[in-house]
Amino acid sequence: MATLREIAELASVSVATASRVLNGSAEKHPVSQDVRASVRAAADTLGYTPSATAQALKQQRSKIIGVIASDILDPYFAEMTRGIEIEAAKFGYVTILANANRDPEQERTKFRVLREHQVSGIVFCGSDIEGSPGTAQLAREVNLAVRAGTRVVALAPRGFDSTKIVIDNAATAYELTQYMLSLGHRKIAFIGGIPGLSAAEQRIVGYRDAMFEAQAPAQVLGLTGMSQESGKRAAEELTASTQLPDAIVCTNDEVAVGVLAHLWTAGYKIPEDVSVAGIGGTRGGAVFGLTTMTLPLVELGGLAARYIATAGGSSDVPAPPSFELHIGSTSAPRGQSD
Amino acid sequence: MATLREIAELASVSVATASRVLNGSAEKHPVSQDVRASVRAAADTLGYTPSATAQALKQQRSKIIGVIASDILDPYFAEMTRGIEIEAAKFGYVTILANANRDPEQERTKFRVLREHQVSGIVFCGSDIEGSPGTAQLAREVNLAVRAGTRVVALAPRGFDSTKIVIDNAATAYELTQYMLSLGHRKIAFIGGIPGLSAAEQRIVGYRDAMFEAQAPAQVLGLTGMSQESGKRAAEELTASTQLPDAIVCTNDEVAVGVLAHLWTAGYKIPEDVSVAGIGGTRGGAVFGLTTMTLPLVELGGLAARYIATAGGSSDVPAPPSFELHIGSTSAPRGQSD
DNA sequence: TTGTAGGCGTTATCAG
DNA sequence: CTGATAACGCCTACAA
Repeated sequence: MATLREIAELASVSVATASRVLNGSAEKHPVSQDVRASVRAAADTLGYTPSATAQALKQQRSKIIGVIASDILDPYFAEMTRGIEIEAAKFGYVTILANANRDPEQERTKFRVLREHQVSGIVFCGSDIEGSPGTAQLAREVNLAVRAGTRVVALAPRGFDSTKIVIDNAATAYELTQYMLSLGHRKIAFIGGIPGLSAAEQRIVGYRDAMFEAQAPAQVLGLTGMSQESGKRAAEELTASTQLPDAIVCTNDEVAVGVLAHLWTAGYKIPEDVSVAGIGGTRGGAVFGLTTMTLPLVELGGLAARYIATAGGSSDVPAPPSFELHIGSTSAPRGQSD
Repeated sequence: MATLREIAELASVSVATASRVLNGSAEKHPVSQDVRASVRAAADTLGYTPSATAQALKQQRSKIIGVIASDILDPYFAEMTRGIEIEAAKFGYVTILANANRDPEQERTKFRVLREHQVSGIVFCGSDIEGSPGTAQLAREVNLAVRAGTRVVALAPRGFDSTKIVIDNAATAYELTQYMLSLGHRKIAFIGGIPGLSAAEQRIVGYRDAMFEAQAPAQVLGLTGMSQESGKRAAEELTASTQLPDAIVCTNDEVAVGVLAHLWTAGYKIPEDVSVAGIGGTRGGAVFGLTTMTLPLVELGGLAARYIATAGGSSDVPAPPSFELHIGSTSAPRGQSD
């Protein structure tokens, strides 16, 4: 790896000058055209690659954004991650990805490792599990770090004092449920979630509120996860019971896809037999024509990245972009559903 | 951020000593118990976090593994990425994730950026697109880097001289096709791929070989991508034609899911009307009971990570783990299919 | 317009 | 057993 000094020697200039032309300060600091050219040439022949490590050490801040995701296999987080990465790249930043499996212990470990790498900021993609033992501990450490100047952004409800760019989860479920009600459905079940998982709990609240207002009976089941697999299991449970509901609102697209998988293979017709919807608007549901609340996941990630990358400048906390209902082919008015 | 010097002062020892107890050399280099204790205490009260940056600068190598993935939204790569991350963490390594969208230009850029960060190694998850303009250029740069000592591992066919841990793609398709033939199917279509994409091309070769040997007519279509969406489109095309084949072999699970999505919504019965299979064994297909060739994606990623992390030690190139047929509920003997 | 020099936090080499 | 001290590669006042 060619170093700055080597290319400085080859170009017969000082490292300072070499540094100036090879890095941003070229415009800020005057350097003659001749020198510029020769330095560039030297850098070229030696195949110079600046050491981000050295730069980071010097400037006390690496151009790295740390990302702590709950489950990179879930499109929900994959899309956020992607949004972060794309926007970060625009600012010359790179992202370190850490999976934490929704385990506070792992989150704590990853958080620490990320800090060791002097990242400019850390993004938490998923929400926390309230009441879980490690959660409080994590919150304490994060709060400490935040007070010490580390930029931390949460893209989902979190119990620590970081910057937050989060969607109104209750509202997503509320509006989605209202839509189902507007189709004439009364018996609407809610499927999916994990006890204590803030985002999931909030969606349940939104669902219950809408059902309560409509004086329709609420039924929540399948609080065994956010995955396709758990959606499938819940659907199996549902079809095993005597009556299918008019409609099913799922906590996310993954669960919805799992529900669809079971229903289709079991011979049900969607939306004739039952309407199904998810939340997220991820690529996962698109191919099935899933009715869903489309959340701006990529944008959300992008906002977090930009916020961190532009730490010095205008760093007002951006407002979360809004979501919207996407009506697919898995939902239909009650008339057609019976 | 507490520095080594600060904690050294607090503990009234030299930074050298502090460094020794706070880092691995504690065992290697003798340090008295008393001193150890006081240093640990000081580090604790000051909340010391080592600077991975400084360590990397000093040791000319950061504990970072760079990952260049084609599409993090594709479970195929997401699983590899996950495997890399998990194994890397075991060695105290962290992974920088870079998406390249199968674009050689982007791959080149990301490759460079990764090198700037002094990563210990770089993993290419996807295969290249032969004939694409940027591919040769990328190969040149990678070869240069490899010769300069950078550890590069490809987990899919690539036209540069890196370490390779790759599955026999032709064999996966060959065996899968043979399985379909063994079920009594004759008219078997192959769906999915991208012209020039090495891995996809090899799978087509395997498929053709099996069909040729069985003297069955080969039909390849839908070379428009590796996504669910493209699988769906191809299936639409297929059902628009007069006759459905006996079975469909897809280039990957994503395409297979897309095919299933269309078939189900169009009212077909699987596997009664047609058998469907994918390649990958990703979580995406699991919930649908998809018949597929299960590839050890997570393990593959793990091997790459381990190979890079243990650069100093026994670094024989690991052999790719083997794949195996997973028979799901989307395939059935011909008798039942007609 | 260019050069000199100090130091970012660590580790490693040498002395004590 | 412990402590100075010199780098690692780069940036940035401060001089020239």
